[in-house]
Amino acid sequence: MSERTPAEASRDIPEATVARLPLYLRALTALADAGTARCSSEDLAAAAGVTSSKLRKDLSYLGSYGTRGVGYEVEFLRHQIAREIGQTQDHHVVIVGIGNLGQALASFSGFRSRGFRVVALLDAAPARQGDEVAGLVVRPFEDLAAVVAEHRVTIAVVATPAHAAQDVADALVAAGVRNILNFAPTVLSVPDDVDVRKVDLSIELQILAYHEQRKASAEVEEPDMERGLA
Amino acid sequence: MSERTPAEASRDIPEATVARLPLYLRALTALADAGTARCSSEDLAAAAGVTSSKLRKDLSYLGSYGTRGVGYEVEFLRHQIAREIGQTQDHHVVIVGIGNLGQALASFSGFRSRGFRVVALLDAAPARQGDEVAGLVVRPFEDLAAVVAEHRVTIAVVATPAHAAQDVADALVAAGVRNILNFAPTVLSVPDDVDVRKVDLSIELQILAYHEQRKASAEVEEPDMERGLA
DNA sequence: TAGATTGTTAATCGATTAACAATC
DNA sequence: TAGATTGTTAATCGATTAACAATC
Repeated sequence: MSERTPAEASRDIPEATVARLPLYLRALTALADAGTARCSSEDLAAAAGVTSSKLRKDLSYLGSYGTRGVGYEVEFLRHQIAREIGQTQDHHVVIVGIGNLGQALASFSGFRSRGFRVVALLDAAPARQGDEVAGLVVRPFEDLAAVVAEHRVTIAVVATPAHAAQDVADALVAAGVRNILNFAPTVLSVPDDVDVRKVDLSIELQILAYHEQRKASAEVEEPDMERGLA
Repeated sequence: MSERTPAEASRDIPEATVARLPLYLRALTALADAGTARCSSEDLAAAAGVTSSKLRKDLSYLGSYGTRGVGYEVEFLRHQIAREIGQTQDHHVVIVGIGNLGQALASFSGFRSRGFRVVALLDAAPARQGDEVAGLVVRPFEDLAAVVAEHRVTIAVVATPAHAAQDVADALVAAGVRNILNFAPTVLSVPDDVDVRKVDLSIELQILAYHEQRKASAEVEEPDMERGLA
């Protein structure tokens, strides 16, 4: 491992913390919008839905941006976190697979407001090409390399059927895209330097179903909490 | 804690394992479809995208369903996992908020094939009520309690704007729904016996953006991997 | 100063991993 | 039996939590 200059040191931040930083950013934005200038770790933790202990531990990886006995300046902390997670610059996104889900993602306003610009929609089906979705024309999948190069795409969203996803991923990697958000219910093989995050809707429901089953059977066994061990 | 009968013992399975069981189930289904009758932990792990060590550890929480020196019977193991996660029965789902995302979720075929039946679509906006989406008519949100009772709904999907999500969650809890999949970018407060899983599309992109930023700056610092420490 | 709240420490907990004895 | 592969153990790693010294 080579050393880093102190400026961009940003010592290794644990993955669990990285995953929560956007949550804090959102809570801070809400506080700022509400006109709050300063908050305690307790306030911010409540707004983000975590414990204050966890929040302070997370923030400690970024630096020392609060004031003991006082709290955090909302706008200042917001800016520090935004910088840390690269929110200060725009990211160009391509969506591949413009079915129901792809269309919904293309229309999703939450991306734009967080610095993500959807620059192209691609689909392999000629029937969909030429359609206009969310102000963009659906282009042939073959345009991928050109689109990536032209718009400096850094993130791709895969919303194709499972059987097409690996081929799409291979093409994305070949085109130089190293960050993929995968909605296709399949495992993608990619080189080590490519990050894949997976959103699997069925699996989320299956996890809930597992918990529901346990709750239901617990109720049958203990119809009355007062009963004790009889 | 009360004791459980051995039959439904299902000793506490770690959450991380629960989250992977659907992955194994999917991999086993694919193997069965391909006509494979038996597989090793190595085979199955590869198909599910995990290490064989992790797979065996996970399966050990369910019981001892393999044969040393031989491997696992695909169909038998598939059935055991399906039973464990409650896949053997249907779950009734209501979707609240029928915008772009809600429509896409309503049309998503992956739910149905895994035992999830979307029984109703609800939206507070009169303009959407009466629309037909994926073969269902969009009903007023006020119908919630009636729908839950009538169809024995156990899982709700919230796809409303953030500002409406907490009110929707409160109504769901009041109606007796104890499992919520939340797509609204907001923290939901619910009682302890209610499970909420969150899918946050912007946050997924933000996490990727963080990693992208680190990759990009690493390249600037080390333009040539061969250069060494100079 | 006294009261408040951060940043950090140390303990605990849960998840992952590698190795191998059990056993087909 | 010899070879293969599971199921389990023990070590390691990473994340969470509670407590409190530092300090505004």
